Amino acid sequence: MARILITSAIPYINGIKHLGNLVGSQLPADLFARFHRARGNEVMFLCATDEHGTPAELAAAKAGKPVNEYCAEMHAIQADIANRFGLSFDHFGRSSSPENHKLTQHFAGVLADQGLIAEVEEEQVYSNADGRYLPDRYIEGTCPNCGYDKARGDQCENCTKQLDPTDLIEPRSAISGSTDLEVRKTKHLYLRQSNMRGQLSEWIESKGDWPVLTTSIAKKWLNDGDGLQDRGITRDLDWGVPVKRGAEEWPGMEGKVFYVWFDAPIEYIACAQERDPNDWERWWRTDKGADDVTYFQFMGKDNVPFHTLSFPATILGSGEPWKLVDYIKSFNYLNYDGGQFSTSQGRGVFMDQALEILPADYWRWWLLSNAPETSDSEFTWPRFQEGVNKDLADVLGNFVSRVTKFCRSKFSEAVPAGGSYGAREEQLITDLTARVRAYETAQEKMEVRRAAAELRACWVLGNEYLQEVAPWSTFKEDPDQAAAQIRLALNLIRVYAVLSAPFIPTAAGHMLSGMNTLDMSWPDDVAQALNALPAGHEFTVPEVLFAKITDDQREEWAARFSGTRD
RNA sequence: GGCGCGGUAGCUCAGCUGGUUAGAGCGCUCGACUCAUAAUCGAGAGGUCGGGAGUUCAAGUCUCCCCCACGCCA
Repeated sequence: MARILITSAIPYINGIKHLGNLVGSQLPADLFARFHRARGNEVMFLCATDEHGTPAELAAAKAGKPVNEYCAEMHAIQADIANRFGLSFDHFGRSSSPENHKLTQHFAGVLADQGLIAEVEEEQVYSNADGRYLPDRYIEGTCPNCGYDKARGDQCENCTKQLDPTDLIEPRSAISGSTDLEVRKTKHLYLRQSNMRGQLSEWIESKGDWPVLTTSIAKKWLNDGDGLQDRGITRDLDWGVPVKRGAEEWPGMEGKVFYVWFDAPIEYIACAQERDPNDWERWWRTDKGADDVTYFQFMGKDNVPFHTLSFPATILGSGEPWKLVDYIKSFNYLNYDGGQFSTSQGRGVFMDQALEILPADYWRWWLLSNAPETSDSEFTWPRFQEGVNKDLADVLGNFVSRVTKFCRSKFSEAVPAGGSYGAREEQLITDLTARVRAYETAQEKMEVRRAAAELRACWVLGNEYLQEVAPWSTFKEDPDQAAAQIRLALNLIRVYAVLSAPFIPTAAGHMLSGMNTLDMSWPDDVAQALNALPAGHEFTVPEVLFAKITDDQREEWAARFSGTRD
């Protein structure tokens, strides 16, 4: 039994995620986790909310709540939606947890001991009215280049010129509008990633089986310009992990917190501690049982640099025996109807809205079978309708209907006895075995679209078989023959439920309960699996598994989600 | 501007280290069936693999140049 550690990029706290976020990390990670559990492997699937930083503070202020309260509420909301989407996390943690505070401080301490932390004095803009330092992008003013009056401190959106906050004419706080700003000197910690460039480069180069997307992004950051740059890991904020050197105070760093990108990935480890303080080391410490763990990370391409460089720099730089990632599966972006999904602009379909209009399985199937693996892909309502109706309603759902209803009308709601399997049935077993093996391979390699295609091909085999042997015809001359054919077809339903569960867990559950069985054993031996339900085994005709999306619905939803949220 | 990923049938995409008549799903046309959510099954039409040059006995698959789309960064 293999031991599989899986983490999905942790979603930011300030709002409900859209379908693009979902398909880029959590959903394929869940598919992988469910598949491995179904195969009998031991899985630890972790995710959490990423809670620190300025956007969280501002969102809380906007909601009129203390930031810790706001985060607690949003965490509960995200956890609920994830649950309703069938995301089977073993634990859904919080980067603001005490465990993560302690562990983040620990890592900073050991990195400092290893000489990998530098203290750097720099200038930051302070807003007296807001009583806080302002990140560059929260400073607005007039662009010295083009005169645009809403240029941000990092870049002018009008002329795209890169700026320093001090370049702006009449700078003001984007939060309060106050012009009472001053430049203050402040000291920050930097992670000396540049010192680890050789080690990281060697490590990346050794990963020939990673997606091109993953390695190409990593190599670009390693080799571009002057090579890998050191990065600041602290900020002048209130909301975050207080800067400490292990358990000790860090002289000169009072009142500062670690920057989110530093503490967020550490939450992967802390998350396991939150789940069970006595049962996490065998997943994360190679000196305490994690040496036989294979660790997979799932994320969108925007997160690749942190997972290929920054977090590994933290792990490797610590000099301690932490489990390092073995495989990084990254995804491109899912676009929405000609443009990008956008959280800030409220553009697209968000997870809560999706569940308001259709059950999770519809979304899971379409998103996964169209996952943006090799390039960006696009969600459009006609494509969604077409894919879901054809695959789920016509090919799979209708198969279950036609088989169970035929059996009920010609025999009874029990697996019929009589007849025997012949050459055509042997052929089906051979064909299905080949497809199941191909499906397993695709799942193991995290080829998501390929896995969906192979699964669908398994469903099609059932329809082909039925069409060819035509039990509705054989029943007239040889009811025993028809009984054998339907017995096989009923068993196919159970096998389909087992195979399909990683993609569509709810519908798979309905199929199993309809077939009145708890037998979820994987069809390692297809011939044997097709005898799981013996003659006489009672079942009930399930409700229609997937109602089709009508043209009216499609148009209504397309109109409803054409603008922006709120 | 630099870099990255793409540009393959009407649509969405597969095509690993170059090798017989370039594949799938959907859509379309025709046919079969009538158990089923007007579902299913079969057959067929449809592509000078973005453009050009080159390497090779042989290129969608390698090299160079160009064009287009998208993204990232400065």
